[in-house]
Amino acid sequence: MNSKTQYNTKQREEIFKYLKTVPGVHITVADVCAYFRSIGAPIGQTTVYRHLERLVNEGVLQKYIIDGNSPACFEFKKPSDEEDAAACFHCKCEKCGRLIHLRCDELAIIETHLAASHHFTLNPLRTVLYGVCEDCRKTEEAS
Amino acid sequence: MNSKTQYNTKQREEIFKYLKTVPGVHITVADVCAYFRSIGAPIGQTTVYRHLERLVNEGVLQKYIIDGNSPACFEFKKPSDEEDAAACFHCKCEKCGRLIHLRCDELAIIETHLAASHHFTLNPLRTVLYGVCEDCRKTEEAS
DNA sequence: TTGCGTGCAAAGGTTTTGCATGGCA
DNA sequence: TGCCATGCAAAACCTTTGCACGCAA
Repeated sequence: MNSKTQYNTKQREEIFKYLKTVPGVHITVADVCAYFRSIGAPIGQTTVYRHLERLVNEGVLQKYIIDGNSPACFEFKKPSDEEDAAACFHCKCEKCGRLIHLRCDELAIIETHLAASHHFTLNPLRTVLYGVCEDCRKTEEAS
Repeated sequence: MNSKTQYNTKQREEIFKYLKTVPGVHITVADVCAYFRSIGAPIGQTTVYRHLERLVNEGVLQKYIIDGNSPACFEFKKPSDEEDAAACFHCKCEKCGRLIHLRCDELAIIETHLAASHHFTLNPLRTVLYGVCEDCRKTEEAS
């Protein structure tokens, strides 16, 4: 799949190094650009887009599309996450916009069920569950 | 909630009437515009956007954001769908892009589980499950 | 007559593409 | 030297907003 040769450029290395410092955190292309600008070594946004896309294809990075208008979120996957990935889900609160990590084996059941009964191979890494978080639900009830 | 007065305009009625002819089908704003253009009675896209948004708020229409770059999908909800809505999920194939309806009570379990164990109120109407459909998986295996 | 509805045009925001330049191997 | 990488600028794309005009009640 990766038949194309690829050089080890400074930018590629720097981006990768930065991502490793923020595992499990959701960042956007703009965040990455802002970081490198802040340390006085700006990287063009086109380059950032291209590298993040490549890293997603390489399976090192996970991409989440939260909603149509806001920018896409990326998240660095630690190697140790590999086995837990199937049981890790993301929940997005429609009220406050918070993105919640959910580590739950029970949820893995639906993956099995989808495969067995519906012949659909779920990709939990790409899937975002929408709903309302605890805090917002309380606020809602209070009003 | 709907304190604002609203007129019964020709466009509003026509859009609503059209949507009722395609229940359970995923359509985009562009689709709606194209349809009315094709029958020689074009409706401005701004108007379509506004009406679809209103219908979503009224609970008549369901909006799905499939991925960041492609346009949002809308789907007309038949009144009879109301009770089934909680058990209706959408699956998006990452390979062929197909959007699949899934009517399954088993899946409703995760809704209960999320609420009970994680205090997260799932919105199944907004949630899209990503993965690979049967046909594409077969093709993958064959190669 | 009042004020919402309409739709053209333009803006807004994210992502992609064109292209000349730069840097790795 | 050859070829990929870079990054500025501009395009492409979906969606929202401004505004003047139209139309329902």
